[in-house]
Amino acid sequence: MRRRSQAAGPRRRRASRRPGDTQAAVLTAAMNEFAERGYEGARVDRIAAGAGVNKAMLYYHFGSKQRLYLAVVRDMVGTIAARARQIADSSGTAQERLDAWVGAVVEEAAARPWFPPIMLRELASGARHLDAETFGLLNSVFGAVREVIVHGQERGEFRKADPLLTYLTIMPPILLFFARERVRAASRLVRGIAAPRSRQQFIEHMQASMRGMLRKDP
Amino acid sequence: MRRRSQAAGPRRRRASRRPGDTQAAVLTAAMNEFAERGYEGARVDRIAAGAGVNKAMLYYHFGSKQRLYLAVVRDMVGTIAARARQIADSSGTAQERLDAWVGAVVEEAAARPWFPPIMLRELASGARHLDAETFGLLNSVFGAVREVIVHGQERGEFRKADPLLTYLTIMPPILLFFARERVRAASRLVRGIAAPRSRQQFIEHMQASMRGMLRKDP
DNA sequence: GTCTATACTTCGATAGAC
DNA sequence: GTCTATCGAAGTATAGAC
Repeated sequence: MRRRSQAAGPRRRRASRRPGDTQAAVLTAAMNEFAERGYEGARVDRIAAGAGVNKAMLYYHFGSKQRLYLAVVRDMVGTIAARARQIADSSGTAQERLDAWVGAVVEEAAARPWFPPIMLRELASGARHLDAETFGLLNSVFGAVREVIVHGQERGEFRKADPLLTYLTIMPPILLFFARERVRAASRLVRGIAAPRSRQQFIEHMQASMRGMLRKDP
Repeated sequence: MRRRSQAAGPRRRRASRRPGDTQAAVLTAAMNEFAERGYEGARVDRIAAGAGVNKAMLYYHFGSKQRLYLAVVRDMVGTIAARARQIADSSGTAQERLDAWVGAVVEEAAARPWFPPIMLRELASGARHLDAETFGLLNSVFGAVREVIVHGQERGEFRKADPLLTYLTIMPPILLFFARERVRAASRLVRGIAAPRSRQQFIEHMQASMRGMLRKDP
């Protein structure tokens, strides 16, 4: 008979949290839950339990599951968008900035393991759970990368590849690479061929691949 | 008061279906629903309504939502795996076979619009809903592509790039490219930069990118 | 701000007549 | 094989005491 509606285990008596701590704890728990199960599969009960707070408290702070989800996604996308903007505006060759961009995304994805799964699901669902603002933020990421690619083409660094298709060739592998670690962990069946690759190995592979993809002179 | 538990609209009196028709109709409706909403977001009621069959009938034929989902995924992955095997065993240079492989996946993804979203979600969730058999089928796809890449490297056609990372650089863009059409349709906000790209344009981009990625002599 | 208890809804699944 | 009616579990959200 498992009918405990809140957190499992003996309730530890917390010294009362400082304001802001609660919201941060809920956000962290929500990121994990949404990454693990997706929006529809995520359970508010589990998020509350994971954050060590009461479910009513969660609603007091965030209003609804939907708004909590948006808070999570906006935090992720906002960070990525800011770094994209910063890199697009920096100096250096287009190639250097593209390399920096890949490094930055990999870094953020490694620091926030929930980012790749959530983004993949959101793209697979046609951005169903996003509002216009968050969607715009997402597009601004492409806008920044596009600037770098076009600039490189104008300066003769890159061949004339379609910027959107190029973006669609760079971003998805990064998302899938990090999502894949979970797939590997989910199965004991795969051996050898799916041995782990290091983050550094991956970055170097992506940078080398981009160089090849965009090099002029066939 | 919306409390019709089954199909919406006036029930058309069907001439009794021939055996097999019902299962096919349910499978098609299930593919759409799972692609649109994901496993957790999919509703058995909607699948039954979409197939024009009774929910009890659906359970009679498939037993559970889980088994219905597996039937859908196995059908997709089985097709892809068979074509991958066939291409790996065919004659031609490694480059030609890689090109053929990309063409085949694009073709299957275009013919089965539900394939990319479902695969993306499954990867994002760590293959949570798959059984061992289906998971093995999925891995055999990589196995076939890997053979082609390694063969190309041994014959000196390709540079010595990691086959797994190379696979992870080719497959994800294809999945995302087709999932992206739904994202674009979901928003009226994006103009210009996200104008549609044709399937043929995409195939050529991918093939050119692969050539660049795997070319020797920097 | 915090917590318990519960209202209200939806969903997967099945019983049982035909 | 087919259908109607419904069950029981699980889910989001809230009321109301403190």
